Amino acid sequence: MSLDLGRTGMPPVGGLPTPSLSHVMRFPMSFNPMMSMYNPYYPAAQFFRPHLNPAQQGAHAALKAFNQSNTPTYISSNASLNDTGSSRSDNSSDSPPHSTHHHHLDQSDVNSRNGEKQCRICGDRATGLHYGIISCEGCKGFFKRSICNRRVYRCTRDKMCMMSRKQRNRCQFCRLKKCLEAGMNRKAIREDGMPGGRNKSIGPIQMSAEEVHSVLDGSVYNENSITPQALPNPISMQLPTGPAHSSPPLNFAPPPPVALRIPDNPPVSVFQPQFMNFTTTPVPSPPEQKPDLIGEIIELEDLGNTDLLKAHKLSEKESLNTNELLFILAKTADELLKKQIDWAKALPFAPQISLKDHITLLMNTWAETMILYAFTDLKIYAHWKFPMKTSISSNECCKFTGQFAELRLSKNEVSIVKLINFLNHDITGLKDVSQIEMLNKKFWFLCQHWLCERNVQQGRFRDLIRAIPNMRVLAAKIKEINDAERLSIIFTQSILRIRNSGLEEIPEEIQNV
Amino acid sequence: MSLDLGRTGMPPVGGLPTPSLSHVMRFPMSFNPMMSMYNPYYPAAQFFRPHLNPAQQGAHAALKAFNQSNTPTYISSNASLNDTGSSRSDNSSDSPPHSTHHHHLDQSDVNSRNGEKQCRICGDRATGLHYGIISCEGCKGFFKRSICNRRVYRCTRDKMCMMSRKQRNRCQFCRLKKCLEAGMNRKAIREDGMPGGRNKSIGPIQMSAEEVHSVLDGSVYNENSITPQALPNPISMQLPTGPAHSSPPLNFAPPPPVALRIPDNPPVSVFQPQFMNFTTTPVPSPPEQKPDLIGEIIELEDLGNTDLLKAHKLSEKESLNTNELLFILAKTADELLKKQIDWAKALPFAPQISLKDHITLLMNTWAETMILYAFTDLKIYAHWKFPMKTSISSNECCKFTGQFAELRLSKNEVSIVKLINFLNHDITGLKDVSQIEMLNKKFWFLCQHWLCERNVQQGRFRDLIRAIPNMRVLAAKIKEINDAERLSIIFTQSILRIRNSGLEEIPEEIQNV
DNA sequence: AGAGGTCAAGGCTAGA
DNA sequence: TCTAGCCTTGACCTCT
Repeated sequence: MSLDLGRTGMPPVGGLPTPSLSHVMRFPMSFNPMMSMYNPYYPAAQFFRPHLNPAQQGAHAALKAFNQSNTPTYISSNASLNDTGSSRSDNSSDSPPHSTHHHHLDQSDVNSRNGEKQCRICGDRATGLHYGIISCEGCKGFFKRSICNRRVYRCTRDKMCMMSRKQRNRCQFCRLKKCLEAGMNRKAIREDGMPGGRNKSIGPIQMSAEEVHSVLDGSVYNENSITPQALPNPISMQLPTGPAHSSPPLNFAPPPPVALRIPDNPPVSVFQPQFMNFTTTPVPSPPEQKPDLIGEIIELEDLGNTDLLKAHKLSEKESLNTNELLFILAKTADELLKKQIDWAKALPFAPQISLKDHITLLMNTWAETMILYAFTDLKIYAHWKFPMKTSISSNECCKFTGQFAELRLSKNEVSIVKLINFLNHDITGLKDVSQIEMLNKKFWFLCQHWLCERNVQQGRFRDLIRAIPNMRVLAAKIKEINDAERLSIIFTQSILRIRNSGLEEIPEEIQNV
Repeated sequence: MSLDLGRTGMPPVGGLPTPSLSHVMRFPMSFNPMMSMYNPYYPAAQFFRPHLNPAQQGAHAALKAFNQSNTPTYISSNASLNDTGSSRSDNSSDSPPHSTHHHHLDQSDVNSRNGEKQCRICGDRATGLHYGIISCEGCKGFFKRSICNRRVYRCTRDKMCMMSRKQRNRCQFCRLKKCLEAGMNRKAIREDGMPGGRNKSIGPIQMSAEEVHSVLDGSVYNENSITPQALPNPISMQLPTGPAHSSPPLNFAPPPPVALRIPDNPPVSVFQPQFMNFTTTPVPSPPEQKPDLIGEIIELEDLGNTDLLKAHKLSEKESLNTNELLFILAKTADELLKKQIDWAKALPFAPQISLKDHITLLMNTWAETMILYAFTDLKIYAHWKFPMKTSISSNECCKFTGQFAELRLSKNEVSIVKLINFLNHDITGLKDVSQIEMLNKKFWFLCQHWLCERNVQQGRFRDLIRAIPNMRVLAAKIKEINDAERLSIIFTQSILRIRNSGLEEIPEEIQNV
């Protein structure tokens, strides 16, 4: 179906993939089957394995279990009549290990119901540790090929494809994604290509979403790569000549002579007509901006202390009573706001804006920022339900959890969205609208360019921008409701996020806030 | 071209004008072309490594010769321009190594005068061992297609047609015959269709004349198949020719709905139009399906963890208070839903459906699925009554408990009902109704056929289908009532089911929830 | 034990 | 339609 082929992994161009959920509303959110649709639940669940301890104890423990329960019988190739040598029993043919619910790494993960070891990526029979994690021969080879050949794949669906033995070959993008998320370590691939020996102290690695993304989109190969060689212009078409590039390190295949970017959809000028008439003004001019403004702004993100709740040592307590909780929420809100103000003040163009406009912008955009923070790390908590008592319809919320979960914003991208949202010249009350508008356009372009330079997937910027209107709608609603509720909404999200990064026990009351 | 085929009397006799459903299984492969052409590290020249795998020496002496005689020069890559595989020299383009078929292996077969490896069937450049013998890509693919699709060809001449690169396509019958005589091994075709890996101890096979014949006339497919004799298709229309064939081995394409056995006399061309006429019958499309789609879908049932309540350790408690119970119910509901969502996402045709429609289907059918789950295992609980307080009349409920109890759906049948119900094109809000309708028809047919193959009682499929409308009515009612009640209805059923499958003690309060 | 390598499986998709 | 060349894959292999 050509339709399918044309579809990219990103949200359908026509708008959000969110259908009207009005009829869902009748159900308690906890039963909303929609939720998990946006939620990679399982695929993402691997993110949240308890942290493998620094000393890779997790890996060793898993390995230990692997060895202990290993059955030496390897393949009973007694092909019967029409057996073709398929070595695995049928019953294990297509059942991913983590298919239903996320759970934590423990022995049961390692051993499937029939006593075999399961690949952490696809659930197939594992053959040991490969690149740091227990995996099968298929995923091992796939990872090796993908990294060595610097492949850049594309998901034609929602980047949440299921992985199982039968399905793993349906989406290379998601397979590689899951490899990376599961902790496969690129460093275990040897530059010299020498087999054998032992990879000392190379265990699994937990990559940030951003890092994962940089591998998936190939940008990791451009920067500080082991091989300093530059890739050919990724968009340039196939070089008719063969290996024109400099020699890669041994065993690293030279990048394919054809564009990394898949000719999936025509090289659309994505930003042209349909989208906010933005580039009707042809891109101004090659941005000869000496300083990396965007990079500078992104760095601002590190200004404050990010581990807000952690800072309050919430993690040290087994449970909190309501008062403690509210206190922490209030403190956290304060700090988030303070951080936001600091950020705005530190923006490189801040001196150009009048104080009044600066404040106006800040006052009118902080809610979006909070939402952004709250929802961004929701990767696995898209299933989280808004409390039913809020005046915000769960429909709207779904839209956001879904959209943001799907976007999987990297840290850099959060900064970009935040920045573009901040420069909102539509805000009433601005003294110098044209100035803000100018800044907006400028940074719109700069951000776009910045992403391009980093080899980010085509259309990514557009997707980021598209998230903003909805974010503003939700922010407007949030501004309308009373404080307690706002607290409840925003900080339940935050808490879940924090919880994800370490907390095991959250009092149940929070979940029902 | 088709004219040629007609003239030479070669239309696949047993074959149908089968619409290729390959797109169902198609997955986005990488788009990196020519890896081997440009990449010195990944040359297709793997054939030409001095290294020989000892494990295969015994089985494949021919391979040894193949390798030994190899000239290291591979692909004078001048072949790039507009030549597709013309690296073969022209002078060998139409000179079979042996003017007539029927001869046995010897070294001279392996090497042509110009030092290339020759296909044992047609003399074309061989690309290695395929299905046990040295052969070219063309004969490899031809053999694969012929066996997988259970082709039955006819020779319009004397069954002694010459095979050469140029002539090989003139007579499919003789080509397949030569493949078999040369020793191509059907067992090297994998049942599960998984690529990669190695076939252990599957080498060439020397078939007797009778065996060769049984493949050529399709009769092999009738014997020694895993499933017993198949019944004629009960619902699909009266096949003009009699008995359908027996079921194929696992994962092989279901045989075409028309008889394989061809009367030897009639002129071949006659068949084509007849097929066309035939397909005007309700049966939507001939099930020329490489993989066993239905089997695959049924396997999806194992995706998640079924022991839901057990997982929550309900069994460890002697009794539960109401809160605990509600908690468990909620958890269970979540997991059931998750399972259902996973199921829907994992459906083999999922990639074809737009996300929006996929969600729409899911939203509109989950209730039925829950009912299905809840009632299915009610075999022994047909006497169970709905709580009287529900707004659903116990009358209606009885109808269902009764109907389902009577049906005594097997696990496989539950999958089928679920699938057919899922593909409900009557749902309003579908973007591409016709697509869903097409899928519905297709799977309606496939399911029907699948049951037939498995010797299921005549009319069984009809009975399954008949249960769906009532199920939908009940689902609609369930959607109307309030949450608590829905919980009560659905999960009391589920609990009873779980209980049935292991739990001994369920607090009585549950039964009266 | 776990790197890398092998090479026939199957898949994809032009072109006829 | 079918063909066949190119590509990816993965069970088994060797090497350290």
